[in-house]
Amino acid sequence: MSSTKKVLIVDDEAPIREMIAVALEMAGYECLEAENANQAHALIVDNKPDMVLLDWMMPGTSGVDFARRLRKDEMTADMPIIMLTAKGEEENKIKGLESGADDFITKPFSPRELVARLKAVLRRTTPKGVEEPVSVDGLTLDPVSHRVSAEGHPIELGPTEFRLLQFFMTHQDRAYSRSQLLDMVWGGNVYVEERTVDVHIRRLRKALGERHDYLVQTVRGTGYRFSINVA
Amino acid sequence: MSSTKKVLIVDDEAPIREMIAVALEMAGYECLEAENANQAHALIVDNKPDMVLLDWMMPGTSGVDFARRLRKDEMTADMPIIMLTAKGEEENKIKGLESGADDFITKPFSPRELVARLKAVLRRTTPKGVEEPVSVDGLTLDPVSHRVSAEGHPIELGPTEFRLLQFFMTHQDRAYSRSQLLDMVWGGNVYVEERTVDVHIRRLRKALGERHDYLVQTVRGTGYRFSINVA
DNA sequence: GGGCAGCGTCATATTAGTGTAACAATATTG
DNA sequence: CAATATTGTTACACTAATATGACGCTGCCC
Repeated sequence: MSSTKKVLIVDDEAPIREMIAVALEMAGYECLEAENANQAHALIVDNKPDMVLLDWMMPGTSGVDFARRLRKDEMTADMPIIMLTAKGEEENKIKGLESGADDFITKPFSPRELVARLKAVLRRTTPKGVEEPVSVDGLTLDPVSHRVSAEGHPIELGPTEFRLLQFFMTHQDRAYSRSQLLDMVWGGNVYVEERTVDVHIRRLRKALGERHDYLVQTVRGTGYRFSINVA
Repeated sequence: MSSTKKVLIVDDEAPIREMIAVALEMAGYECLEAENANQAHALIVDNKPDMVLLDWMMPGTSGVDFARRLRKDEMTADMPIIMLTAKGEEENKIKGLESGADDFITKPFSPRELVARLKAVLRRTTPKGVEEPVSVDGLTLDPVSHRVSAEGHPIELGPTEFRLLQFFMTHQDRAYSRSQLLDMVWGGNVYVEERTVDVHIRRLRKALGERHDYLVQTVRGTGYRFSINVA
């Protein structure tokens, strides 16, 4: 769900791109690079990044023009944009915001500042999913308070079991293979033994107790299923 | 706390913004300006104004939509909003109020009228959330006197711990990530190490003492939660 | 300028949670 | 029923996450 975010860096100077890319990758983002507007556009169409870092000054189509262009196209209209500008160009800040940038960073900037602002922008543009509590046969999971309870009594779960249960409760009556569960609950590119799923299933069942462990069902030869119906 | 209030002016026409800003500054308010919803949102996140003056008509996201959006997001849900509308659009007044605006002013208006209504709205909204003492299990926080006490005995807190506790007490039973806490308690674009939150949590717990430190709960893999319920 | 208070960061200690392997149990197949 | 495939269970080493204590820096008030 909270898979790694892709960030497109658009700057005509390769070293700068590289520096930014390193900083972002260390912070767990995936980076794409483009050195001009055309290239950038191609990458956007192909990869649909979650965010664009755009240099203000660029030969050819300038950052501002490009931002405006992105805003016009419906497909990219709501893509978050952060503008990079050199010190002393601050008067342009206004123009930058006018062109639709979501934030504005003045070079030179520390990697930390960059990451912080990027996070902030992503947070405020990514609509947070409505997180309603789910409830099945006296078993309740509340994503907001991050709590699980059976008939009011709290249940202790580790983070992974919590995510596993949350996934199950929101995807009931359907059998998932171990590798599907690894994808959905553990997240994409992690390498873990498939049998690890079994262990967490075990832990989840144990935590649920006799009262509710019937909900987590084995589908022999396939994987597991969460369902209120017994067989 | 009764320091100068910050007012965000959102209108697409610069001269109007300017006029309003001058009027408000003369009346002792601090002004921020934005000409569209995106910009406004950015400024709100970063600066946490005490009030938003919102133009009804705006290219892109209209004032009404924006107001609705503000109301939805928990962080901005109780931010006072005054809608500005041109004469003749009065039929929309109802829609405006429905969208969650606290008041409604018809252009053209005198600066004096503006300030008066703004004051009125602030007077009736401010005490609502922020100025009432909150109390949980013998622990009391009074925003007005800026004091915290446990069963009557005063508790010493640094400013940051105070804000942290205040935030927690007004947002109970909900797990917050470190970065959310940084946003909410520290404020927008300050960039501090996420682990710093841990340290302040520690300080807060220490200050609360054995009697109350159970209220500040660790949610492993996620962040922290303030709740009277133990698990 | 000295002393203090509060803050943010780091280094280290502590603890909780994870993944794996090994073995047990149970189903499936012919 | 034996042989085999699949899942359950447990123990344990290892990692990742959090707690804690200490330190240096900054701004402020004498």
